[in-house]
Amino acid sequence: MSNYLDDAPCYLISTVVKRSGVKADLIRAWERRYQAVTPSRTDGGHRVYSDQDIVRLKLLKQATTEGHSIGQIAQLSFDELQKLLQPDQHTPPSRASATTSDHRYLAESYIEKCYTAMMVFDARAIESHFENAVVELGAQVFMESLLTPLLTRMGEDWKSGTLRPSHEHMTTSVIRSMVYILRSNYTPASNAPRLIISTPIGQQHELGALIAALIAEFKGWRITYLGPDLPAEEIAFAVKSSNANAVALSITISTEDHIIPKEIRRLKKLIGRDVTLIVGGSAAGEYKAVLDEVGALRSDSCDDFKQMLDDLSLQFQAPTPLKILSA
Amino acid sequence: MSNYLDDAPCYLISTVVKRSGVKADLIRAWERRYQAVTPSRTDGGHRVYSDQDIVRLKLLKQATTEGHSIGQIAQLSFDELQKLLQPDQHTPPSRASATTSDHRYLAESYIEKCYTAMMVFDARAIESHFENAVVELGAQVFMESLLTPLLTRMGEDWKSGTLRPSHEHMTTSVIRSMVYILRSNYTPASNAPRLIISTPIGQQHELGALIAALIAEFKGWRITYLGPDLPAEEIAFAVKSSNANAVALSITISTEDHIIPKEIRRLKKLIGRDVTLIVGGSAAGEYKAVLDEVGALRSDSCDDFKQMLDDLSLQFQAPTPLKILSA
DNA sequence: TAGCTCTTGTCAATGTATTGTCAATGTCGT
DNA sequence: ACGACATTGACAATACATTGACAAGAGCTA
Repeated sequence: MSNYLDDAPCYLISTVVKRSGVKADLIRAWERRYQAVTPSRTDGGHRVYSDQDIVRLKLLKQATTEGHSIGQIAQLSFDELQKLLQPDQHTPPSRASATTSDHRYLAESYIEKCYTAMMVFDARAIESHFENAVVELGAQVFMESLLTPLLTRMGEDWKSGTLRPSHEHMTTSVIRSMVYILRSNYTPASNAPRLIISTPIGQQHELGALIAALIAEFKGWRITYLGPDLPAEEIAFAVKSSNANAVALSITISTEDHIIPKEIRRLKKLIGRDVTLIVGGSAAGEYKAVLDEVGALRSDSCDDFKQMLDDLSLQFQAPTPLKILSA
Repeated sequence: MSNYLDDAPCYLISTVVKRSGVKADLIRAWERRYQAVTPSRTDGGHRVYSDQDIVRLKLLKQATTEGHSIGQIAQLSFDELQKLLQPDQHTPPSRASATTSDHRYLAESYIEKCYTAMMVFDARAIESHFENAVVELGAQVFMESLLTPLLTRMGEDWKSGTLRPSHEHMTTSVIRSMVYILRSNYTPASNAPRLIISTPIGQQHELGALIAALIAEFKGWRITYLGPDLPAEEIAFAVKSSNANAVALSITISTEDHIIPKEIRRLKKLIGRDVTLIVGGSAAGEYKAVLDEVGALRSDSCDDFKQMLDDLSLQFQAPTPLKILSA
């Protein structure tokens, strides 16, 4: 039918265990009892799995944890399995307010679902899961207990090679879309401080910047999100044009060259001392020297960033005394 | 209403309980006493239900809670049950449609507003203009009379240097968000063909790809939007993992080097001949030679692309004999 | 209205089926 | 040779089926 001259199936069972999350004994049991997957063999008899097999196992695992019987679904086709996991027609029982531990549990189950959907590139499903989660958890908890852990996990899997660039690309584009939904409930005051968000040139991972944008939205700032990978001039130009009060940059990968420090120096010079520069992200620590040199703020965590925003809010909004939460 | 072409009974009673809301003992009692449902059995004797059975049980449950006696309605057909529950219901769709010239005029005024907002980096304003326009013009007209011209104009100004990268970045991120809004009304069929959308490596402008995604959504395809700038392996991996039927690439800038032709050849080889490759965008014409060589389709315009999608739809949906509209 | 029957939802007791896990033993690959 | 893998068989914990029973109502009759 199809000529698989390409990446021939080449994963040993230990790899499959790591990627699919199904234990080795169980994988073999599923094969023995229901022919759930039919890996080829080496000359010596070791099982050899393909990418599709891994995806299939991930789907099966998700389906079983949702209560389906493995014996009944083991032989379903890829499409049928995916349909089984579609988060569409669903009658969620009326729910009283959940506790924190409930939240955590719910968030974890959502993370699993999202991960499974991500592996089969089902953007729709990810969106649906996100939507449901936002409704069920609330935007704040959604971000803290679902989105942040999810991205952390993605970062780890990225480093370990489990995750491919295409996964990250797709998930990024889904989350970008969601930013709109999440923040549409928050209408910042017309005198709220303005923040420009981007990543320096060479930094193409924008998930951290997106999170920052969401946090700042929740804090009531007026955000202009520029997307990733911009030179200092462009960022500075946007600052001037929009009369922004601050710039937030996300740096997640440390490069050996001196581009980043150079960009930061240039940017700071261009925007002037009246505009605050904040730098965050998992690799921001590497550039501590430059940041101190130019007087930029460095945020180590989400909470850190929130605190900074609050402090800056006071500073920039000083003319208008704060009357927040007086509704 | 119900396109249950797939009648693979695969639900054990616990699943049915969760989905229908009827307790297990009661389901069995209804079967024993009135043959309300007649599930098939596994070799071991466990009941196995289909989607129809679940729907039927839901209907029965609702009917009984409304006072009907189970003994009287248990044997009714699906249609009779539905009639029982919905005495009458009608939605008068009254819509005063504007003329085409109205549309064009409106769209132009919106384009002006958006351009102004873009120049001062007011993302919020662009969004609200877009939102208003979508409501006023409808999603289809919005895309054709507003979005496409706007992007065309942006492309021209980009070349002439009036527009800066930061403008394009911000507008891109706003439009990406809008994709979500626009398509949230469209729910593709579960057996719709799948399309992967991206741009080849080196092509960082994704507006064309976004438009393509929107068009394909409206045509009822299931879209996985990967974002821009991906190597052939990654795109191919997404194709394999998602079982996609086709790939659409947008190429807007012609580069002198031979990267693009090389990538296209590699991609085609990796995805195989069963997966269709479509290439569009303002610079697609430059690569006619390669596209013909590998048997890829080339689309010159939006209408062209639409036509292609329609043709391919027929081809890919062929295996499932079309019984649409046979309610 | 008391008494009777029929309907219907629920439950308990007992046995079978399914399924995740593990141990013992042998083989493969580097 | 050692770690990773395969095979087989077994076991315990759930989940399911069957049967029979029971109680709360509803409807009917005297």
